[in-house]
Amino acid sequence: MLTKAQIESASDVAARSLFDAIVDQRIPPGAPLRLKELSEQLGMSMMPVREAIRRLAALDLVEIEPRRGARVRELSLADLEDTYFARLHLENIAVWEAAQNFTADDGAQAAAALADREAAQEAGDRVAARDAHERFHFAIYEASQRTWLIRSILPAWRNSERYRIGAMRHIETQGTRDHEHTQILSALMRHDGLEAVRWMTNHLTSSVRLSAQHLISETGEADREISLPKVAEVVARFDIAAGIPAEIPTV
Amino acid sequence: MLTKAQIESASDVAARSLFDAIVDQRIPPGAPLRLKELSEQLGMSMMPVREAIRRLAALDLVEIEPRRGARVRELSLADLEDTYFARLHLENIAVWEAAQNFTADDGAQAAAALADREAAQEAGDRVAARDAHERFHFAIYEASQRTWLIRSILPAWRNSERYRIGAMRHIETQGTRDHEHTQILSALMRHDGLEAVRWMTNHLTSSVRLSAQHLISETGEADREISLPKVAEVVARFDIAAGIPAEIPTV
DNA sequence: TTGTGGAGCCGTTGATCAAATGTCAAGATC
DNA sequence: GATCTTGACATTTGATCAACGGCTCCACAA
Repeated sequence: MLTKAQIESASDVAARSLFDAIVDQRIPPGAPLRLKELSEQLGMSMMPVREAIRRLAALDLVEIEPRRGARVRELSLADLEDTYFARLHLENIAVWEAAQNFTADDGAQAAAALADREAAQEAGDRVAARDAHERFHFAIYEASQRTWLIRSILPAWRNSERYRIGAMRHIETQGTRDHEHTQILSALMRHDGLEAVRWMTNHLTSSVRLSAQHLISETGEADREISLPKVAEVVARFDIAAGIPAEIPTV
Repeated sequence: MLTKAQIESASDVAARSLFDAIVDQRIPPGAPLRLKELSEQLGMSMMPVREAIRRLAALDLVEIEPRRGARVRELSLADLEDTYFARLHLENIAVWEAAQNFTADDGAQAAAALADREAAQEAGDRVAARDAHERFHFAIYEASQRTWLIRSILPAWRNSERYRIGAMRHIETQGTRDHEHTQILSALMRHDGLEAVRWMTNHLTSSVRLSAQHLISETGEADREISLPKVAEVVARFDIAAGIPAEIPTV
């Protein structure tokens, strides 16, 4: 069986290239995105590049000033904190919902993505590893079958990649990450929503800590405690929600 | 003090016109969006229209098939349910967070939007009323100061407008809606997060019920119970979260 | 039922228009 | 005389336009 031949439009190529370049900081925060310059580098006209920039702006990775062009959004501890606040809430809801109706097929897809990720990691292919990582997480979220919730997750996810990639490049904590991934997946396969939420929260919390450390070391921004919901608090929410009997009358 | 002269680009005009037309069903669900046709109607070339369509596609109001053009997404009970599931979770989190640091200025802005809405309603200006309604809700959400969370809300919000506008056009339940709005606002001014969440949940729950009724009556889709979190369940989550002492150790 | 031709439409291009900024010299101010 | 302000001009860059090329779909014929 052949998969449908995916023809990639010029603007698809541009969007992907720009996203990679921004995440890898080949285009650093604050840098202007000149249409002419980029279109020459990518070997296409200005319009597909323009469209790609608008797409990234829809994800809020770049800022557009009318008639003045676009520039890459700056990174900051406040933005990092804000991003992970959203991710903690949104992705835990998705995980919680996913636990209810997690199928063997969902599990297989997630496991395959995890395997791809490790293979790419071995091969030193960072882009492929990042791609597989995203596939793993979203395979889980899609099991929730809450389409609009999943759509809401993507912008914050993509933004967090900007912080995560740099932080993960050097530091060797891959073992811990892999373990967290496996624990989330196995909890879901057991339909144990609470345990899945617990591990997801740990996963995100440790991610944000590493990212913050890295950011502080790079920019010299003042070190401070990041204010995020505590693991126990997050877990407690879902715990109590599960205990509410259905027959409680709505107000 | 003069506010900066806001020049509206051609694609801004196109995006707004198209959004209004889709919400009002002047362009019905499933209808194709032909670049040439629209550009002639709007008196501009195809390119700004094309960009406007891509913007609406980013909000998932229209679907783009490569080389085949765009069409307005169909409405369905499942999509409505899904949309409000996301809204219930996301907007309640925002309201809860807003309650903590709600300022008098936040209150003033929200109250002004409410007043605008009633004035527009009197004048029979549906577009202005819709606009003011959106300003009211987002004035509240912005008080949470959780930027990425707020951004995540917008797509689902805009999608729900497609269902809500039709449902609200004929039915006269404006009194109830106004009361709910006022209650949400006054709870926030008292920093009573739990009460604000309770009223917000009621507000959304009654919205989705009306929208579902209207949709069923229009499309003849089979009537069925919509599955959404119960008010008590939603409220309980925040109730318990508030009770978790900060010193509980993170896992 | 299957292959072919033509019409319609989107994606892309290169050119044009217009806004915004930088430059620089003349004049005002101290 | 040195410094700052002002205004015209040139340059850069984004926004828009009109036309081309290629893909998709439908009708029609074998």
